[in-house]
Amino acid sequence: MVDKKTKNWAGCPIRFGMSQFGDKWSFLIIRDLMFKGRRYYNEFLEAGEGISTNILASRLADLEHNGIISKRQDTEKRSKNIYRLTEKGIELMPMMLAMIDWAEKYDDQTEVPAEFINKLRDSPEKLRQELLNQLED
Amino acid sequence: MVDKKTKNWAGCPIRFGMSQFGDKWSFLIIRDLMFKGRRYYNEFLEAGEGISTNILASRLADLEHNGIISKRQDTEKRSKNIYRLTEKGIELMPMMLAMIDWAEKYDDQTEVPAEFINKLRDSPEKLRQELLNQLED
DNA sequence: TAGATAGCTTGTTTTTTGCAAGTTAAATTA
DNA sequence: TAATTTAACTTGCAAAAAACAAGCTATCTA
Repeated sequence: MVDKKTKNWAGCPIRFGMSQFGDKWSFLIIRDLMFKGRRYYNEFLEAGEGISTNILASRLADLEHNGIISKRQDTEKRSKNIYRLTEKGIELMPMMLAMIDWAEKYDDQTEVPAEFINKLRDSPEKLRQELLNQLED
Repeated sequence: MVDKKTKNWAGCPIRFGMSQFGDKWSFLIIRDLMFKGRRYYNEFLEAGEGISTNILASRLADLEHNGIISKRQDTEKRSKNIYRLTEKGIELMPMMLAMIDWAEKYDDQTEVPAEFINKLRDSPEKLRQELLNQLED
C-alpha cells in the first residue's frame, strides 16, 4: 500500500504517481501485465520475484481501486481471475519505456534484448503500437 | 532503502530501476533536484512532504551510492552540502516527464501549470533543454 | 467424490518507518 | 573569544508494514 493517510498526495504529479502505483511491487505487476503477458494471480506469484501472497493481493486491490488494472472472472475457468491494464494503466507505457531505456544504459547485466532497445530508440511509435496490439483482448 | 538483500535485482530494467531509485521518497528527492531547484538537506526536509530526518539521510546516501546524485561541500558555507543530479540522474528526466504527463491527465487536482504541460506535449525537446539549462552549475 | 488448483486470508515474526531527542562541526553573534 | 545558532546528521524507541507460513473456500479434474 502506498500511503493512504498522508494528506493530499494529489496536486504534485510525482506525489500523485507515487500514491497510485509508487512501490516496487506495483511496478513489477504493471511490468508483468504490460510486457510479459502475465494476467493471473498465480503468474504474478510465480514470476520469481518473491512477492508474498498477502502483499500481491493487497497491491492488486490497490491498483484496481486506483483504476490502473481491472479484474474479471475468467469465462472458461471460473476459478481464475483475469487481471488486465485499463486505459489508465496502459498510458503508463511511455513512463515504463523511459525507465527501460534508462536502465539499459546503466545496468551492465541488462537482459533487455538488443532488438527491443533498438526499436525503442529508432522507432518508438512503432514499438508502442506493437506492444499495444499485444494488450488487446 | 530499496532492498539490498534480495538477490539479483539487475537484469530486468524495471527491477533494476526499483533497486536504484524505487521508493516514493527517492522519487520526491529526484523531483526536488530536477524541477524545484532544491539542493540542500534542509530544503528537502522543508519541502513539506513530511520526510523524517533519518529516512532523508538514508535515501540521500542510497542515491549517492547508486551514482544518481552527488554530494559536495558548499564552497561558500562549508557547513552545508550541495546535492545535485549526476548525468545518470539527469537522464531520468524522460521518465519523470512521462510520469508528469500521465499524472496531469488523471489527477483532477493537478498543480502542473498549463504552460508546462503544453510545452511538454508540443515541444518536449525544447522543454527538456530548458530544464537541463537550469540544472547546470 | 476425492484430490488438485486458484486465489486469497489469517496469524506471527522480522524489517522498515516515523517521531523525538541528541550529537558534531562550522558559522555567526555578543 | 565565548556563546549561540545553523546545518546535517545519528540514535533510540514505538508503530506500521512486509515477509513467512499456514489455513481456508470455491471451482475444476480424474
